[in-house]
Amino acid sequence: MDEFDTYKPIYLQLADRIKLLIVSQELKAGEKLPSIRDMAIFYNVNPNTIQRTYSELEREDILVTKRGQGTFVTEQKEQLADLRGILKEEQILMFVQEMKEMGYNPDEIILGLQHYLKKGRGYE
Amino acid sequence: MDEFDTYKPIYLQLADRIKLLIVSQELKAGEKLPSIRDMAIFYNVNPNTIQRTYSELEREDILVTKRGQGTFVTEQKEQLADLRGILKEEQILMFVQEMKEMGYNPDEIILGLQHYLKKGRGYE
Amino acid sequence: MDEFDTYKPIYLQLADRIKLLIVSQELKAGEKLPSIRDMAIFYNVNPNTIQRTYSELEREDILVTKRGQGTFVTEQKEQLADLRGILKEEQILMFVQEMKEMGYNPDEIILGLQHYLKKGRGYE
Amino acid sequence: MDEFDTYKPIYLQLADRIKLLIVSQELKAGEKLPSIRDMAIFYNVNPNTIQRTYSELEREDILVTKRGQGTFVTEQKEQLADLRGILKEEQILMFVQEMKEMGYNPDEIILGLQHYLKKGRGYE
DNA sequence: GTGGTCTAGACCACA
DNA sequence: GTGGTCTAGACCACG
Repeated sequence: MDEFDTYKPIYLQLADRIKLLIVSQELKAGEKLPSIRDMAIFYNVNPNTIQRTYSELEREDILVTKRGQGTFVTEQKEQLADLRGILKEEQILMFVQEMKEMGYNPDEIILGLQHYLKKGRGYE
Repeated sequence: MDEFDTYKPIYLQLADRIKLLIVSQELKAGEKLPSIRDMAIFYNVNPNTIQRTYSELEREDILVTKRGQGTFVTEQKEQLADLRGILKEEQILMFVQEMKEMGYNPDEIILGLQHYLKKGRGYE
Repeated sequence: MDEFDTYKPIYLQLADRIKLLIVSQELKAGEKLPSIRDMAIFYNVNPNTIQRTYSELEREDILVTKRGQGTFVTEQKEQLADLRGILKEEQILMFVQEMKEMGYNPDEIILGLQHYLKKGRGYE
Repeated sequence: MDEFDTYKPIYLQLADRIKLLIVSQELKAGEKLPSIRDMAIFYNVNPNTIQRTYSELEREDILVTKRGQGTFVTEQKEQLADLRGILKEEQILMFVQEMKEMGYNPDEIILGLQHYLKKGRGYE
């Protein structure tokens, strides 16, 4: 693992990846995450960067840390249940806003999207 | 003019606005843009920021600078004709990619979007 | 036993509990405490943590360790007699100091506290 | 400036000080704070530590940062108006909780506090 | 000049 | 072993 975009801080990109792992059930409620140091080695990144990622996710009530034991996915399943929905809402919100700024109206947006998806692109 | 979002550099937000002016034909091919200085005053922004905006748009072949005369919208109409379409494609591409990563399939994406737009949010 | 706050080290929370047991006479002067091992099992905690708790209370002359025999509440009753009063004084001192730094005067402090306690919060 | 307690991270102690400056009106709404580097020199601390302080306060909507311009006290006066009250509530909450754990009832708490304040201690 | 991010490496408290 | 904090120093984007 070595590749990150430049448009967004690494620690937030990692946070996004972890959110996706949780949403896709590859990380389940209560499960332990790799230690900061292991994570840092795996992603070839400084431990402080992982630390920031974990802190951010803890601030969002997605992870919890237990002193001296490690970092875990929260056990509060409502938090996680919402996560998928929240991420989706955020994406849609951003998308609609940009399209709106470009002067597209709702019907045009949906049509454009349908046209795109029907071509099968993006879902090979 | 004084309000900018914080999530995106001001110079790019200004670039977006200029693109929109072009797409909506308020700025036509070959037309002269205000000087950096005037722009800076109008948007209440540092001239360096406008400078960056113009550079960015030049890099995208949307503007051209003629030394001693000012900055103009390109005369190469093909560049402009496609602009709206290109911007739209980019947005859709990014959106679909993100949704796909979160495990949504095409139908779910369209449904989610319709649900969102029907509620009227984002288009008050 | 499994629940601890996260804002304060577990070993100090345990020390507080033991102090309370002494103040409330559930542990009397000279009485023997459970072994570190038993305590650790009872509280479902690492033995090192109990070790620290006992050390801390020894440092405060509340417990004494007799080699080979175990850990006991001190027999010096003056130490214990004052305990409740000392703890209270410490709390009040800290509280008043913080409120003072925030610019509250004595009357405001008492009023604020009364207002809070009358609402019944904190004493459900 | 060189002295910090050890019981609490420096960056949070600095955050507390800044909150007090705001509550006591020594820092007013919209006012610019010293740059991270200047602050770091003044408190004889690493710039990263100040950075954390500012980030934390921004997360609490007390400070805002303007790209390339600096860090400012928020102009949203409601946020600041609440601040004094919030800090007070927090202090009272902590205090009452500790006293409660020690077995004091509301009347005893108020009496103890009054006794303490009447002696004039803490308000020389 | 401003804040934001990142690395390298250290030390500490906690379990 | 774990996470949390801090320093030192670097580079970058932004205005």
